[in-house]
Amino acid sequence: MVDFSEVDPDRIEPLYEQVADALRAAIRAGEIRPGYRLPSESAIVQETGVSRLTVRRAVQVLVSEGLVTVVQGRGTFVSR
Amino acid sequence: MVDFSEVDPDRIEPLYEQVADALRAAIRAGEIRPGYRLPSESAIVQETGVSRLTVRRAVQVLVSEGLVTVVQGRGTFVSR
DNA sequence: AAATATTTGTACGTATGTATG
DNA sequence: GCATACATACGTACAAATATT
Repeated sequence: MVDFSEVDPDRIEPLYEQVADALRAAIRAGEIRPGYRLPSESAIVQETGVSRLTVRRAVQVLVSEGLVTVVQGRGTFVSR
Repeated sequence: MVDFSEVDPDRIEPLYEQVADALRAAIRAGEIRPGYRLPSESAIVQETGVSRLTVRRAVQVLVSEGLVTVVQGRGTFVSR
């Protein structure tokens, strides 16, 4: 679903921004539609190799943009 | 300046909120005026006994409220 | 000008708690 | 009860920007 292939610690952009970019791109491309769940934090950790802290910071960016909503115990969802 | 005496891990409120509350109270009381610096992160760590991560989360809360502005290498300042 | 200190920024790991399925 | 998923919180290390000596 989400293409994390460009996430690379050797790039100058902070990792949390790179992860946020990948998630944002997937949402904008309609790969994850409004109301649907993003991959879980631990899934993103596994797919990207970054830490959970970094994933959470990336998600926070999307929350502040109003793109997603986080629900404890359930997941992170694309805003309608 | 800032009264952190009520910051206590045994209270139910998350520590980062407790720290944010103390900073917000000091600002609202005029103990730190607009344009002036808050205590540094490490100073708050020493005064409260919480981790720097927790201090930074507290500051983020105030940033999101528009109460303070953070400048790398300089400090955190009360918004004018 | 240069080195050092201070302060915030990024990022890792680990542990435990809370809410939901 | 158990598994999954997010929440809080500790520690550590190094980088980047700024201020000081």
